[in-house]
Amino acid sequence: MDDDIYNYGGPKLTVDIVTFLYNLKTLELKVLLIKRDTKPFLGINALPGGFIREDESSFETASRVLQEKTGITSMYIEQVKTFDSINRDPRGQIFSVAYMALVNEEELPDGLDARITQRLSISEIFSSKTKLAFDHKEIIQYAYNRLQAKISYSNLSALSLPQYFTLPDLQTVFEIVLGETVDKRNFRKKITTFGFLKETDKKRKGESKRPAQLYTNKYKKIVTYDRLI
Amino acid sequence: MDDDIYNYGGPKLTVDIVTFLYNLKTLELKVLLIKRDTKPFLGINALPGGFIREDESSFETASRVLQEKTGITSMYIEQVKTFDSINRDPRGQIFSVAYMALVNEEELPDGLDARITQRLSISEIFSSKTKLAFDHKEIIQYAYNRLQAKISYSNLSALSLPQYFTLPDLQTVFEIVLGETVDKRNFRKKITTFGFLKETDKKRKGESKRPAQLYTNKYKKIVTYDRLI
DNA sequence: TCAAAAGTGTTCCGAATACACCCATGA
DNA sequence: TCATGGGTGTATTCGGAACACTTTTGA
Repeated sequence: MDDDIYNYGGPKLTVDIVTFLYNLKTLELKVLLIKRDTKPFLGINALPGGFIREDESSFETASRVLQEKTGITSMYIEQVKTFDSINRDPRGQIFSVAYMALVNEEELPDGLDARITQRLSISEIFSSKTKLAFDHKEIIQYAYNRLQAKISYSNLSALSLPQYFTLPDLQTVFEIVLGETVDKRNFRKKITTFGFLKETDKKRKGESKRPAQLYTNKYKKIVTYDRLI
Repeated sequence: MDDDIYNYGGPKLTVDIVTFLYNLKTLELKVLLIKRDTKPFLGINALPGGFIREDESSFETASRVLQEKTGITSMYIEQVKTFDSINRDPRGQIFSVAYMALVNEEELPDGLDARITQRLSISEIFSSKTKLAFDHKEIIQYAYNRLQAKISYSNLSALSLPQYFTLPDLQTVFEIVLGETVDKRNFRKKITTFGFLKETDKKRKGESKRPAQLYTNKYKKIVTYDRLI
């Protein structure tokens, strides 16, 4: 028997987005945070997020909030998990549907307000010195584990790059996310067997080295291989 | 900037539970459903579920609802995903945090009311003739995929069995969930390397065949190996 | 003594890993 | 012509898959 919908006193729902930013030049992996300007956790870094509005799905909230707060429109945004510990929010029973995105830092829109948007490296975030609002450190840890697992059997790495990209760049995305170097030949063998790469007849020019072949995605959304989830 | 918490007009939250029932004798895999006694979808089969109450986490709701509606207390209940399509519920913006459980049908409590609790086999459920309420068929499909993936790299099979169980029974749980037979020797090699099994000095007696060694779990909750998720 | 299921090792194959040299470009 | 990173193939190793016989019990 369902409880009466009109007497709903249940949880309120927010969305929080873990935006992983990689930098192909500095080889850093960071997470985008916003310094809170309201209580609770005033002045503390938190994941960008917001309440789900009427007639909005959580995915729409995630896309909207990411756009409004950071200007980012990411090709890859995916639901991670719903966090619902009773004491996660001092204001009461507020649950959070966590999403994650992977974004090339050099593609970030200009004019991000550095006073409010912070970028902390993964190691800073997991340092015991770093304090984050709510259970956001736990959310980031969970999303990071998922990201590392999923990049190896999906095309999400390619979704985060510009339309035309090189295999060395794609490999660097892997290395940044996994936190370790990978063998060039083995990487190319594996990534090409997945079949989401389309070779173009273009090459990257203008650097004093051999020009790299440009590739593009066959698919505009996430595709997974072998494993589920 | 967060929206004002006091003007919250966002979604209401329910929990729905996909209870997978396996039967070691008939080798069937079924899902427990309840015939709805209220609108919408009056008289149609649906997953057991209910609204999240005040001061309740979604996990607590899942455990409570499963107990209240079916009498089941499962060792293994896990969050799967939050379903939030805008039109999934005709009453409005009602999201569902989906959970799944795996239960030995022979361990079900007596006195389940057959007039309201239904048990449909996986093949019946995915038949195009079968109608389920809301988006519950989609939820079951998603959970089933997750279950099949996760049983292979976790101890969830053992959690669903009684305290003392045999390797042939454990293997049968695998075969029912995966929908295919597996090789006995390879199965034993793999499952013992995980290290969650503890051999006891007891044997199952009373059948006219060689008695099987009884094992028990080292861990009382889910443990995963290798892969994340 | 028979039926029925429990228990046990080895070979084979394919996928993942390790590894080193030549190539194309702009400076 | 040199420095820089791009591009390519093979041998090895390891884990997963295939496979058949002996053992123990109650009837």
